[in-house]
Amino acid sequence: MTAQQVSGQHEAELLDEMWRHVTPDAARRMLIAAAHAFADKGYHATTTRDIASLAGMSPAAVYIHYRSKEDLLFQISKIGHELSLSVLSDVPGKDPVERLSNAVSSFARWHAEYHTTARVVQYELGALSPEHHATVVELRRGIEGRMRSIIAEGVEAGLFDAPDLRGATLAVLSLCIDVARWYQPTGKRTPEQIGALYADLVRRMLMS
Amino acid sequence: MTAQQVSGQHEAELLDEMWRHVTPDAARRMLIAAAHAFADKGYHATTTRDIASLAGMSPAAVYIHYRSKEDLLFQISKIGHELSLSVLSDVPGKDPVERLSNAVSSFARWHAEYHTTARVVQYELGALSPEHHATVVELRRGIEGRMRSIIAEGVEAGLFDAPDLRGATLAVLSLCIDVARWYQPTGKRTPEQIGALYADLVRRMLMS
DNA sequence: TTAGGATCTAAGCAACCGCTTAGTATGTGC
DNA sequence: GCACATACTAAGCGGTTGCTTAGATCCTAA
Repeated sequence: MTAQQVSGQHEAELLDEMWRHVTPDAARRMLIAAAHAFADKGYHATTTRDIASLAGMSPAAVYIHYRSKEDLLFQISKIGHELSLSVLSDVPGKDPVERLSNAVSSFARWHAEYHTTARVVQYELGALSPEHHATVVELRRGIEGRMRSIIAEGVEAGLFDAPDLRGATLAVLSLCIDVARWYQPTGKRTPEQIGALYADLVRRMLMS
Repeated sequence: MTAQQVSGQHEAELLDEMWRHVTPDAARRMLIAAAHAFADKGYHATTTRDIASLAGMSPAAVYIHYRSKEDLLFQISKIGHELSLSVLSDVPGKDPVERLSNAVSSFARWHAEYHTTARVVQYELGALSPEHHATVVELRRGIEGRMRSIIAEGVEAGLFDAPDLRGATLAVLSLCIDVARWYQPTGKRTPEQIGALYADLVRRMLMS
């Protein structure tokens, strides 16, 4: 077994872990298949036949567990947003500097490790129905709010220098999110290393 | 005329300016229509009928000037990459610090001002044919190389502290490119302000 | 044993896709 | 006036799309 195969297996395990509470089994397999296909080719370029075929089932089987192709996208987007939001909850750290480092490190690492889901989450928002889009936008507001409050703590403590708080928050989130675009499992940087590198860059970017 | 209409007209003028050397007139109108549609809905969700309709012509007229829908995407992607590459050419500045600030400021501002084209350039790479994709990847290598050499100059001069040169380059480019994803013309930050904010953040991120 | 729900497939429908064909208008050189 | 290239449109072709229908199979409980 090559290193790349090990890496591939590791990712498959991560995905299984990620969607573990989706039941029944066939529904979970279809979500995983859809997430891979959407990330690989984009939502609109993926057919329901692609998804069914990846999940090892007939095209009609999709509609036993999901209302529509868009419903599949919404489930992936919703769960994905909730997971990436949970990464920014109760971030440990004895002071704002440590808390920001941990937040950035975890958030950037998440976008590398779960880059497949993260790509769907970040780049297929526009394909959601207006109602589903609104649900997801609300989750995104939560993500921005949590990162902003971590930075704000540091500013109030006089540790960070960020005259434009919202601008700085935007830049930090943007930096982490964009990891999903360029990250490749075959690249030389591991998700942990990316998290460490980014935590350091952001610390220097904001510390006074 | 409202502020938003002025802004809209300003953007339309920028686009006309951007594609000014595309002839004949109908071919240029179609490129502009395609760029807007691709940025708005994505390449695969855009039909050739959408493009023709936006350009005020019949569906068949697309094929007078372009081989295929993918050819339209390639022209947009190629010209877009060349323009964003030219932004990083001959960056002025009396020292590496000033040069980096100018490079980041210009590059980030470009991704805000031309966010329509930039989105196509950044998010529809995968829809290109293998040959066209290779052409564009070559241009992207040039972009990365120019930013890296600017940072490297500062490191060699002892002004920047970047133990991981390629990692730092990746982060800086990533930060600027992601502006195209979140930028909204109706937002409160102008492209110039974003450029200034980002130049400052990156300077602090890299200076020793 | 068997009724009944849940889960799946084979087949196919209406709509839409990228692109082509055949033919029409327009302008230009001679 | 006429031949001819360019630029366009109306119509439509073969193939694909998301999704539905009708029916087969399986599991479970009485």
